[in-house]
Amino acid sequence: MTELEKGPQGLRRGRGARERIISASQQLFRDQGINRTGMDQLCAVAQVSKRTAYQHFTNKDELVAEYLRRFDPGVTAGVFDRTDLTPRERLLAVFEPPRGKEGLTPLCPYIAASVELHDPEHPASQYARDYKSTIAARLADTAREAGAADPEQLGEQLALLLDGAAARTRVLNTESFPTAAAIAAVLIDNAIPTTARERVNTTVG
Amino acid sequence: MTELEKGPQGLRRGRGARERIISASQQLFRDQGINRTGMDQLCAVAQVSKRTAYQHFTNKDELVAEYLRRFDPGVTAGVFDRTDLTPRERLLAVFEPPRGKEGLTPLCPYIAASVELHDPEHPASQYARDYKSTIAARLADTAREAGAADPEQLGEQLALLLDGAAARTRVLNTESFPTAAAIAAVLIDNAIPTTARERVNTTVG
DNA sequence: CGTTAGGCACACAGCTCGGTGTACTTAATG
DNA sequence: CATTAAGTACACCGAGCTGTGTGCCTAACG
Repeated sequence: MTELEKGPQGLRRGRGARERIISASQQLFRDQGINRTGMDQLCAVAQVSKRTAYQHFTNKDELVAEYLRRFDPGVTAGVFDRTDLTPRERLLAVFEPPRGKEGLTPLCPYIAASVELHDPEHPASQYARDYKSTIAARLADTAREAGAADPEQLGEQLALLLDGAAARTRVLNTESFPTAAAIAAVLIDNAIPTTARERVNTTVG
Repeated sequence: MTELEKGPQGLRRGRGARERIISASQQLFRDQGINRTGMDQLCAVAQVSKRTAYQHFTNKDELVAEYLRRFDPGVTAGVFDRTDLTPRERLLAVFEPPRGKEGLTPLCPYIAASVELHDPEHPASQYARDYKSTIAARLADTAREAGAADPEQLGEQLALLLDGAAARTRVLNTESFPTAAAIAAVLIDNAIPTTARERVNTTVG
């Protein structure tokens, strides 16, 4: 433990290089964007030598893809597993903004990557596509559970609302998730036949 | 007219430099993104010398701002002035995708600029904000005309749908405006009291 | 015809970026 | 202790970027 923190010159932080790189990319890509974050700065923040970084990731592109893959293992996704909520409540809870500590909801990194990279063939863009499809599918599953007449349609609609809120929050610099939530409430109530809704209400409340 | 097309060496296209620069930026910034388009390439496409470009625009930033300002003086905006449609039809017509010749609707350049520039203080980002507010306001006006109970809310909601469709089309590489249009129809019918709706229907049809 | 504003070619400065080469040091494992 | 995997320091390359400096040209206008 003598020299765990610092070596004779500079950083010297030891074995966890890869994790530090990824966690630095989480911070920097989100705060500054991908294109505006150079590998030099990223390595400095990660306290990792550039050489090491390029032994873990052959490209910056590959790092970007891994950054997306390792993003958020359970913020939005976690809502779907909450058993304390009815399916309908779960669908609405998705629109509670992730709230980055304070201030506005940061732009969904999948949208940001797609726009910044500007290449649908980029591995990160492909992953973004997959992720968005997955979210829509999970929304559809929950919609089905809630008794929606056309669950796939409702899932796609709610996904669109999420993306709209994210994009609009970024452009306007104003929180837009409440607006999306209001729309979601309307859509959900419109999609669930009264019979099913009443059944749930009597079951839960 | 002898040497209007070409001079002794290279380009030599004459007086309309500024317009050519802007129109080249329309094409390139849309197709490649702002950050991935260098001034060299832009000048080559515009058939303008770099020196001339920098005499018209002190910065690339300033050019980007002007590019947004000069964008689309009437595609989406034009719908609002169509007197052959009822207010309700106008609100729905906004969701007819601009359809870039063929293929997907290109990402709204205001969103693209906000994300790419990544600086809310950038003049282009500020203009994007203004533009989005204006669109929402015009939607609200039309909503009021259509007899909506809460026109401002409906305007903001429809604006969110537009942005969601734009963002999602880009990320998924799949046209999302029809989904947005479907939501819009629900919201509009939900926001307009039956009395007002019937009045319009009997008047028009 | 002469003036001049607008445009041109071209080289280049200065910077940042992604990525590599080399030789060294440390920490864990057997 | 010896080996080896992981990391480090630092210089460097080539490319691309924004932005200038300089001198020349020519089309339009009075």
